[in-house]
Amino acid sequence: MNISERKKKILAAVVDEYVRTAEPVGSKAIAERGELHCSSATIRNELAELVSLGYLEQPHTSAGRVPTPMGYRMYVNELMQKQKLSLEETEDINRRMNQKLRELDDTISDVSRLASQLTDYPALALTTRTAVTIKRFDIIYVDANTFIIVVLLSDNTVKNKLVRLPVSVDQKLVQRLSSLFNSGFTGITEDAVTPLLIKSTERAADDTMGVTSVIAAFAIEVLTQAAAPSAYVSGENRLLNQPEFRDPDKAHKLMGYLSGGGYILPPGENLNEAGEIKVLIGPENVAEELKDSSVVIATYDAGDNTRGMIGVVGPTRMDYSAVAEKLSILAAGLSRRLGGGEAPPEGMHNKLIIKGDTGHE
Amino acid sequence: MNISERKKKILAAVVDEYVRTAEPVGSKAIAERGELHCSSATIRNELAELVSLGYLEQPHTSAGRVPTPMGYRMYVNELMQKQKLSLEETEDINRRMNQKLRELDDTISDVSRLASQLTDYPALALTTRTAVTIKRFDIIYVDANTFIIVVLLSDNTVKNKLVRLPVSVDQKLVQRLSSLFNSGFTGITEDAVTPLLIKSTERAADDTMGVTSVIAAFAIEVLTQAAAPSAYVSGENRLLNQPEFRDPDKAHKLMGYLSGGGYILPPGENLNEAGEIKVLIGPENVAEELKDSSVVIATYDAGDNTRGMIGVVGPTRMDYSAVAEKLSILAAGLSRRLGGGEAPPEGMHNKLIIKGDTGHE
DNA sequence: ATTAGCACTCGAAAGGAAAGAGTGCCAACA
DNA sequence: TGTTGGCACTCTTTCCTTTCGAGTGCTAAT
Repeated sequence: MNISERKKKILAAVVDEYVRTAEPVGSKAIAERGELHCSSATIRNELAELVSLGYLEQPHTSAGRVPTPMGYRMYVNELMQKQKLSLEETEDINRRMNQKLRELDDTISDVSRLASQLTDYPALALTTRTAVTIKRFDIIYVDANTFIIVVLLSDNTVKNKLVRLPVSVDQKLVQRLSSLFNSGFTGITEDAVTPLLIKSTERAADDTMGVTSVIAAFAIEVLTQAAAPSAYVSGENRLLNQPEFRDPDKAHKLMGYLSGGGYILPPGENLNEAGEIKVLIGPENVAEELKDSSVVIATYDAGDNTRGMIGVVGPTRMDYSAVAEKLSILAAGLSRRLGGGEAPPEGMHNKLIIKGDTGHE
Repeated sequence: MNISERKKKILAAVVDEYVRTAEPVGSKAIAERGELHCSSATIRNELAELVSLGYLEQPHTSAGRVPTPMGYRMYVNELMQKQKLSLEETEDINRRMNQKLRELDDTISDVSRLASQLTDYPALALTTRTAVTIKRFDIIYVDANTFIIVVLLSDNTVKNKLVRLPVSVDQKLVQRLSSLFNSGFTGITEDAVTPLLIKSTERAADDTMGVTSVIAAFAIEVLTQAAAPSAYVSGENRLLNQPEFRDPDKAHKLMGYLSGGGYILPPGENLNEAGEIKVLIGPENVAEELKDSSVVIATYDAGDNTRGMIGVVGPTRMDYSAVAEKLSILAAGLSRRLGGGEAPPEGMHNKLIIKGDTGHE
């Protein structure tokens, strides 16, 4: 579907203006911007056509125009001018990110918080870990009743647990178990941890006190937990900044959905390539609760063939280009930190490739 | 200040009714409850006196009465009938708590989430760790570029970090460092980790690659982080359920304060004894943002002479007794899990001792 | 000391008029 | 054929007025 250059300019102006003011925008307001060199009457005609084409709509007969999801889609795909953050801003973001570099889980939730701060929208971060295995298994003997299990996972995170037993355990037994687990339980996924495997380990270790099953239970817990995607939501309260969520019921519904860790991506849909940005506008979302909100998602590379996503949620009237740019920087930073070998030079970040629905239903 | 039995009953009735309906309560409504055997006119007289005593107030001349903070204080201190949860409810709470028993940090945030669910108010949890030391130091050699630092702290939490170096390191060196740190860095607090100590460890280990300082940095980070109080906030969005926060600006302000980890307790004020409940009503709070909200706080014993608190925030019109009871169960459960040796029998929980301001300014 | 009765007050809800923003359309114009 | 000014029309928003009712305070009777 091709529309004239001028219509595109007008559509872009409507979106820009509406994003800024949250009020339906009228023909006069557009004419006064001075970009189009024509009168408000001309623009009125064009607006009427944009409405009948489905890009805009009128809340009521004598109001200004508001973009439809299809209008936003067009804007995101073609019209939006990629907002370039200034060098200082980019560096500021990177600096703030650098201050947080602990363990994976922490990093992710910190970055989600950062994303929310930067964009002033609620942000969420998901890790989708696939097929995690244990790379290494250690048991540290502390005293007769206490030992620490330390597990290194294939995604290079480390999990541990302090175990205190009501009975005394021989240091030798712990050492035997440590090496048995290290050979028997590494490189396998959760479903390979069978009762049979546990039994045979127990027998091999000559364990009569049931220590083996405690350790095996931890292995299972770790593998299960690591394989499950985890979600972090930050800054739900920023939703209340948006005029479209001044209705507490509406805000509450969406916030509840978000902090419940609701699904964002359409079920079957895969994450993008790292570095790409996905935009889901209003009804393009599957979740009922998101039907009149938009979601911008950046994918990062978490190494080990794993990807995660970081995104923000806001009204359809969202500053897509600013948000996309900021998320892109954050995702690039995460990829750099978590991802595989090659570390792109600081300050660089991935190209802004925007992907999403086509907008035609 | 003594007031008649009947006034107390009437005050209690006003609070109960107002908590339930969030509407100013009139004389007729109280008369119809049937507890006081007198007419609405009599109650009107009493109400007028309660107003002039400062326990109640009128939003405007011809409205019903609403409790003042002083009224709530009287209610909490003397009138409120300790709500006894049914056995099933208590057991349900304990069961749900039992499902979460991982590491300290997780437990706390899970319990905070649980508190929010149970009470339908935003909940927060604070740990105040004091003088944490390292109890044991282990370094696990993984390969020439990689090792894992595992640290057991005096509060029985375990912290770990995976270190990847750009240079190869000798396994012998790692072993030397492991035992040096285990003897030199245990039992000391953060400020005892001096550059001198690090230097001498480095020399003793014959470390020319700077590995020592990496490990020392982790030790410092762990000690700092463990000594810093951490706060978790859950369910901010539940605030929007309360009619007094239907104004999005009000809600936003408070939610922002909460998720910013704002202080709750008056600066100098100590936590209660474990098992006690503290109630801060409206202006009794120090933070400006909390001046017309109430906070209920339960203290738990985190073992090792450390206490933490778990609390909820809501409008002054809060169901104090139900909230206090639920928090009490949660705090007791936490004490049982985290606290020192003796484990009180399941299902039991600490007495409900309520403490707080006296309400006289 | 308690109660019934009644006039009074004040806010919330409902109705209605006026204002204003923006449109749609027509006729004139380049 | 595309553009423009003009103007009547529509529909919301805002403000004002009115009405309604809950609840009070006071007084007089018990």
